Amino acid sequence: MGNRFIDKLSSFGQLEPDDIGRLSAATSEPQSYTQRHDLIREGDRPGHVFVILEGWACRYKILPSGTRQILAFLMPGDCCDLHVGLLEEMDHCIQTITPARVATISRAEMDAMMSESPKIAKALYIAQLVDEGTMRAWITSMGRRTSIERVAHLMCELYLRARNIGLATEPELRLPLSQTLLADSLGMTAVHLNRVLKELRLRGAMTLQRGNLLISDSARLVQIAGFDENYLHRRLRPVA
Amino acid sequence: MGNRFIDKLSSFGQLEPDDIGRLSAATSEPQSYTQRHDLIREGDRPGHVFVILEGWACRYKILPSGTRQILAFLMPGDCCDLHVGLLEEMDHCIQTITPARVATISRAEMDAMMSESPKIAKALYIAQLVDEGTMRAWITSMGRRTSIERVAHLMCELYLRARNIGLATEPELRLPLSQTLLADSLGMTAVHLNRVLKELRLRGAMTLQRGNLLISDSARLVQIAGFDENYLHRRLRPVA
DNA sequence: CTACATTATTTACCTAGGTTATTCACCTTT
DNA sequence: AAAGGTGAATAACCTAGGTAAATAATGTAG
Repeated sequence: MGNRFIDKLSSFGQLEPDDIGRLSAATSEPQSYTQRHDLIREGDRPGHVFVILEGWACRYKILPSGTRQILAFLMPGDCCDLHVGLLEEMDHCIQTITPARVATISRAEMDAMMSESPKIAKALYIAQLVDEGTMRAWITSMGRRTSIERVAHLMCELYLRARNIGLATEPELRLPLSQTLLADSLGMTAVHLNRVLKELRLRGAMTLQRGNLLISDSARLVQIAGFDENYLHRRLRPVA
Repeated sequence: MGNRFIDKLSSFGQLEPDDIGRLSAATSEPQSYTQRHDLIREGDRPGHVFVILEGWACRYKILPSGTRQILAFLMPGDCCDLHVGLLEEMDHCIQTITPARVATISRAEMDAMMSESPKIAKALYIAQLVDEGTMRAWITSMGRRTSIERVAHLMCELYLRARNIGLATEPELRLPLSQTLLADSLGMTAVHLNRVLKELRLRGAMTLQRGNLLISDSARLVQIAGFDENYLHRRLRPVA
């Protein structure tokens, strides 16, 4: 079984064999967690950087009223902020969605890797810029897209991200996200998400059922979403 | 006149005199821009890091339908992503809101400063983490707060950020943001923002008029917003 | 297989906030 | 001081999406 973290970083720029060894060593002892396990909570003092090797997780916040907002979905290969260790407290929580294998990298190890290998550093920084671009895309969706556009946009994003790390080859993808979870990420209610999913099904764009996303007409889905993949930054500068 | 960039970074951790010299030199030749000037546009190849020394700016995206979503407000002392230079294309635009003085720092200069001074590097990384925390707070607002909570939350944020860099000492702040601009940042219409501002005025929490924000009852405003300033990360770890 | 729990679906109803349009209050510029 | 421009305020009306509740489908533990 491969290492999705290395796959993902490689996709941002060719790594040296040495780099791959370093990354491989740093993630060689992942922990296994059950689903719905908080890896870290708001208010906790951040220690290590988490790297998701298998399974899905999310960042989220709970509001005073008790409602939840999902801030990001983390899929295999994703990691959290490189420099969290500089903060005194987390300002949000990170929780597994499915059973997951998660490696932790200490701040010292992280710093060492990044100063010893410019290529690893560069790939990690690009990954971070993509995460930021994704947050901006989410803000844009929440602020200015209708619910159907928003749902379509998220599905485009998740599908492409998954395909970029080799998780999906077919126009189909295992998406272990309940409608409640999706609704909490899209700033809408589960009831309304259900209505929107039905509409997308009726329009022949996509189907989401039993944890499977099937994109039946990608052009239509992209068109509904007004999706522009530029924020995922897959094309790189030819030379550093 | 001081250098807000240095002030802001200092607030994240004591800098050496040398560091201050370096930062001062790097921002010694700012350019002046008129209001509503695009510093960089979506699709452009990013070159330098922008540092706002005076005036206000914003990040934004334009959707296919022509509507705009503001993604962040930049006030004096703020800068854009440290590593943008790694990307081939910008995924959003940055525009001045008021006349502004803006310094640019080349990628090489940035790298040199950060490798020569760990304290500068640390402060910059914290600043970046705060920016990310802010984006997450915006996602949360858009997704799960009502319009009045959302407006109150933004006002709390802008006021605190301004106070943190010494822009506001009174419970009053110069806020050169039109209602249209604010509405575009809050994901609502200018008409509805106007209604909400009236409501906040009637409830005695705050008044926004002629570009002046007056917080008449901060406890009430914070309570309406459900505001928790933790994401601005002002308290730091005692020792590095 | 049965009981229980979770998730998905659908309906009926309601409200927060969008839309469109008009008037007012300012600044500038001439 | 008149004319034009921009931002603010308000009103009348409407719709996207929330709320509540009931039911159906799936999954899971014993």
